[in-house]
Amino acid sequence: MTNIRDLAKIAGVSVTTVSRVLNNHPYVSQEKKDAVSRAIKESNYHKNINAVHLSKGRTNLIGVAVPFSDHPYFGLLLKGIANESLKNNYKLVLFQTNYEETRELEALEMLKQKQIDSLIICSRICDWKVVEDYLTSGPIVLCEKTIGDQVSSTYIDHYKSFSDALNYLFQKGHRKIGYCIGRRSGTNSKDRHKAYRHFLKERQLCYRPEYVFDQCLHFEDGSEVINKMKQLQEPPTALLVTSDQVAAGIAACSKNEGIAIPENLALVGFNNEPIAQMMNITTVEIPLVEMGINLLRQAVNKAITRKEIDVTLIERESV
Amino acid sequence: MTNIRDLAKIAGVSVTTVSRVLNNHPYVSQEKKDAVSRAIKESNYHKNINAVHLSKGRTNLIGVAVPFSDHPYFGLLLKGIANESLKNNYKLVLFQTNYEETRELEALEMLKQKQIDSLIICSRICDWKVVEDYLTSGPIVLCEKTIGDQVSSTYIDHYKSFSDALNYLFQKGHRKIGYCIGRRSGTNSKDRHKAYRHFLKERQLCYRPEYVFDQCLHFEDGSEVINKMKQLQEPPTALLVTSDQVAAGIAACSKNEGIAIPENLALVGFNNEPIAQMMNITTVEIPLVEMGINLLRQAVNKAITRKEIDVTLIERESV
DNA sequence: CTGTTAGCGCATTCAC
DNA sequence: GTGAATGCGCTAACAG
Repeated sequence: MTNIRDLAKIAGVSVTTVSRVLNNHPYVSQEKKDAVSRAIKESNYHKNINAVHLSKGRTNLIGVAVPFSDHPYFGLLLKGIANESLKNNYKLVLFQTNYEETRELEALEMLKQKQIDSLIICSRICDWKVVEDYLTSGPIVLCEKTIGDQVSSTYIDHYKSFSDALNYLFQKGHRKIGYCIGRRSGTNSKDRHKAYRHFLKERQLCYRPEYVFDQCLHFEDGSEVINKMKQLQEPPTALLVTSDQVAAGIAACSKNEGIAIPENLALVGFNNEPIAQMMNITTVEIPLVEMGINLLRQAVNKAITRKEIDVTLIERESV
Repeated sequence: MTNIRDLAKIAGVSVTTVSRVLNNHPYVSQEKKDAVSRAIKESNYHKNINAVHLSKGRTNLIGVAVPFSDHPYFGLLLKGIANESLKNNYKLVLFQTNYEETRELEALEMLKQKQIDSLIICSRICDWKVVEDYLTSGPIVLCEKTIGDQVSSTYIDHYKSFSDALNYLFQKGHRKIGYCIGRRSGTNSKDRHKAYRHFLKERQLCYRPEYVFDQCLHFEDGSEVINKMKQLQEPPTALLVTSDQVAAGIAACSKNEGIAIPENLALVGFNNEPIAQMMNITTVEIPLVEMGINLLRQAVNKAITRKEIDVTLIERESV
């Protein structure tokens, strides 16, 4: 491995000059520049980027923690993050957490050890107290409504959007409304549940735990929802489904079971994933790619900011 | 930032001893060990991993290049890779290429610059000639049948599995068989096409270009296939679909169009993605998670190996 | 068992 | 415009 010192020798200049040429600094005479360039070609030289990192104290690497990499929600988020990272000359380190706290901690540790410059947590698992310990290690960016000014965040007002969707179904005449969600913990899920309880109270409807279905993440989870619904004396007439993926699964399964949509069961999905358009599912659009872009920008900037993203109800034919 | 030298001072030992304690080397007296441990706690010390990387000449980072991160095929592959990387104490750098050559080159450059120890290319874009230039930079692992002994690979015999599936449909009485694929370029796609042409020839069936549908990657691409088929005078009676995702899309769309499956259209999917089970789609199972595990292992080991993975036809109700 | 020392490869002040 | 010198934080011979 030839290094910068060898280059200097070959080109007959100093190490500093080589470094200047390498980094496109001004104030280097054309001839020396050429000499260095020639030396680089001759010797098939390549920077050892780790030395750069050590010297600079940063890596141009940003960590992204997602529970799953095979879900459209995170896929779309990643897409935005990945595209924007390209523009900013950052690379991504992927942490697939599977919702295991250990893995999220590993990501935080890498931040502390300076292997990544900042960390984007797309769906936080560990306690806020834990995250706090890492605040000084580098920027942490979250995808949830945060309090205080210690971390940047890009988020949806899930309380409001859930309330709006519930009221929309109410106006359409539904009184037995349930919802499907990925996991019950998590800031966003809790906000949604609060909205749900509050909606029921306001509308003087009673809360039925069996109307809440969790573990709804993928297409195939839809069949489980249908199974559970079949066992209910009074099944809901409408469902809010926090991922179109699952809504599509429910729709597909309903057909087999002779449940007509929307006549027997109304569905409002979330995210406006591609599948929703194809299957004509009414959905609350969340601009995930845009969110991803903003998350990456926040991870790069030192300023701590919070940005709320608006959602839009897209009416199709499942309600 | 306190460093290893500060620790040495605080603990009253040498830098080396600190390093030994840090890395769990033997032959350090308990008392010194304790002294160092105490110093570490006191000073809230954390390794700067970049210094380690520079010193060791490697990063324990493995690059993974995938075209999309939101497709079950790559999602499952990633899952295997990610889980096995954990066991081997490697982290992953994700390169989402979107099938753009530039992005794959970036990954190769990182290999050359030693920011990643090795690179797994899940679906190669750039020419083999290009890859060859990077062979000396570090292990490169591919997901395709490779020739020679310059890179490791884990692959499916796509020629054979495609032939088998075609003959299966033939035996079921089908004579007008088409297929759907993601992209036409790529070693695997070409092998499949060869198998297709060879099958037709062997069975004395004529080749109809309009029976080959490309750009079939996601669920929603299924509707486009149906659209195109509707415009055909003699549409195929059976389709080989290289992703269950797309097969499911075709099945869903068929229902709306009054096309009965398998009566009017038989479908054989690939991968045995979760959606295939739910929608009862006959499919050629590819053990993607297992493949991912093997890919990671190959990326870690210095030995160059090639491993062929067997597939299994799972008969369900779409044929 | 322990410490001294020489790198690892590059960026960056500072002086010329 | 240019270069010498120093430091980034850690590892790993080597000597004792």
